[in-house]
Amino acid sequence: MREPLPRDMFDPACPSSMVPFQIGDKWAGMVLVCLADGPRRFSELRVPMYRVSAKVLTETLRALERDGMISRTAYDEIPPRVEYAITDLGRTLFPAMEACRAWALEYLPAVEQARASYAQRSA
Amino acid sequence: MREPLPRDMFDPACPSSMVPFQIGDKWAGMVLVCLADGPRRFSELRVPMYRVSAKVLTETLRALERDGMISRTAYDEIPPRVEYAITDLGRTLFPAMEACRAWALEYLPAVEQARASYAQRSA
DNA sequence: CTGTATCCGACACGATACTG
DNA sequence: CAGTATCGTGTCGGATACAG
Repeated sequence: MREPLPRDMFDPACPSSMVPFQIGDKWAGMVLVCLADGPRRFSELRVPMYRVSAKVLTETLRALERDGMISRTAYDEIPPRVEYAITDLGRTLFPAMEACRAWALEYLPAVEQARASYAQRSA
Repeated sequence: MREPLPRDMFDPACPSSMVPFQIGDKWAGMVLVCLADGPRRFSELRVPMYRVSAKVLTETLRALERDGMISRTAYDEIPPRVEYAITDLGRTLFPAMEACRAWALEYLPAVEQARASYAQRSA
């Protein structure tokens, strides 16, 4: 017997409804990976994430800081130095991220194949 | 000893770089959950996903179909009937989705707390 | 160096009307 | 019923210039 659908996929009582917004951020995962084995400076992060503008990287870092995923430490020096570090809470995301990574590794070829087949059928 | 950062987080050779786009879709996960225990019609899906317009739901379904996550079956009847079903490939996403769900369940309270603390500090 | 301010274009999305 | 077409709006994000 098939269950009826839930009435409301956006029910605030269901924490999963927040998943797309909470851990679905486009660049947050990359930042966390970059911080995995030690604090990094803003300019250090800009290198591997060169496709993201300074503005968006800043916004991403602020959001991660606000949510307790990373910490921001500004040193009173000239020139200024700021270091971002992942928090314990931030590290708790790694298992879920690893699950996503493992999925991509295993099934991306199948997805490519499905896309090719779909393009074929559409043509 | 700390590893140097990767040079390019967007390296196409790394399947993980596709994760934000492949499984980071805002509504795809909800659709798959809705299809978990049987095929559903378009209008059935609209109910729990009432915040998503027909246009966007259609786009989401098309993308999922293109990627081989769901199948679309149109019956030649009047009035028309179309059924969407999850594929075996689509089901392979569930473990990763479950990992995200479990994370949200466990750590969302900590995030809320971090947000409150951040708001406090900013005030 | 680590950002912020401003402008602007592209695109995502909803609302509405319409079709087979 | 299951969409598509069109339009208007809002947000995302890059580029550039500038500040502390």
